[in-house]
Amino acid sequence: MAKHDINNILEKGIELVRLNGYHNTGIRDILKACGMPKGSFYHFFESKEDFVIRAIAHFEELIGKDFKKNLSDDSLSYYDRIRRHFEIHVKWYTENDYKVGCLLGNLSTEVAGTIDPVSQAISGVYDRWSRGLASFIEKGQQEGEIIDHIDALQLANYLFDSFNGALGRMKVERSGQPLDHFLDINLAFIKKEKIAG
Amino acid sequence: MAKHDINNILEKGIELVRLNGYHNTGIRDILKACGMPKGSFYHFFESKEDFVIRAIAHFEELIGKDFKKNLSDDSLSYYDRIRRHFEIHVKWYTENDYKVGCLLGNLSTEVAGTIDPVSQAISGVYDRWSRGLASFIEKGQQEGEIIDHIDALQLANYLFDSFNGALGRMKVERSGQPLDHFLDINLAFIKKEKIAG
DNA sequence: ATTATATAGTAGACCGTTCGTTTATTTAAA
DNA sequence: TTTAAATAAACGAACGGTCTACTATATAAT
Repeated sequence: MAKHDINNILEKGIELVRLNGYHNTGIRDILKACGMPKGSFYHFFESKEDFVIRAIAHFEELIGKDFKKNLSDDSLSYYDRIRRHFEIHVKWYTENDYKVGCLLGNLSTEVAGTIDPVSQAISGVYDRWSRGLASFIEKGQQEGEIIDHIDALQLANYLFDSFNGALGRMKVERSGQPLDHFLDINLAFIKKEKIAG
Repeated sequence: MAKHDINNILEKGIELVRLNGYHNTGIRDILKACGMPKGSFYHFFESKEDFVIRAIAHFEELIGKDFKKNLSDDSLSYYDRIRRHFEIHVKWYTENDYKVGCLLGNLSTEVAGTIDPVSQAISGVYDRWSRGLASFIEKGQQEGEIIDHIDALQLANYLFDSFNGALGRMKVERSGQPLDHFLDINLAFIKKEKIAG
């Protein structure tokens, strides 16, 4: 009798939802990916919706670890830390052939308009991530390398929402170009220009 | 025996997909919205996929009309025309309680990674729209009101992708704030600052 | 130490409903 | 009458969820 690790279930489920979306990922797909019987799924989760809300929390944890790591490298300026963070994500999407989206971005578009608890879970994650990023933006503003006529939290939201928009386009074009443009346009816009002489 | 207008079917289908997404919109939902029997659906469309590709083309036509109208008002500067265009869209989403997304944005995120013909149809529309918008951006660059260190077509893509990102967030937060931020941050970034004497 | 009970997890059949599609039939137009 | 358009009904597969039976392990009682 096989036993299953809940984290493995969540992670396999996240992969599937990132690739196929929520409604196009059936419970059976997740079961197959985990080699698990259906009864076990309902032992761990109340419903498909409960599953995805738990998956969102797990995703927040996974990405949250990277987030802290990427942004805490003291050898880089604050702007360069932020850029590094997004570059690492761009690399990941490139390695996945531009077919896989961000869990939260997928769910935002697909179900946030219709399933309120999912909408609320995503909102909470975005709020915490934005605040986290904003604290680094604020330091960049204090050091004079990031524009400061716009509030740091707003700039953090600007970056997250814009990146999600770029991810959607990446999937359409099956190309990393929208992500590169994010780095070179969207991100570059928040960099303060050094006025020469 | 009722007869059905294909444009009505497409428009009702578009509404449903914008609200519920592709996989969560069944053929029956569309039939019900049109008061049409199932056999008739397959008389008009080869498959669900064929339907949505036709819906994309129809959507392009609908929005394309507004697009030309919004951007051709000679009494406004080019930048203000572009802003007017997006303001009109922001108003529409507001009137729909922030629950409805953009057809192309929804499909980009939900199926563009998995259904190639849909991905290609969307890509074509975005390409044409971006070129259309870029021609106005270019004029704004020539008049000196829009920044010109970035190619007009890239700026057009920047605006479209960013707006889609903002729409996704709007659905999560059930708020027009992300859209307002798009106008006041994303769009404002392309405006050339008048350097005071 | 042994036995009994509780708990956690597994397994898979079943349920009612829905899915997109196809086939057969009916209706309308030429 | 024939052809084209539209409809109705059936098809096979799949959906999320429920339920019953079973297994393995941990805990409690003797």
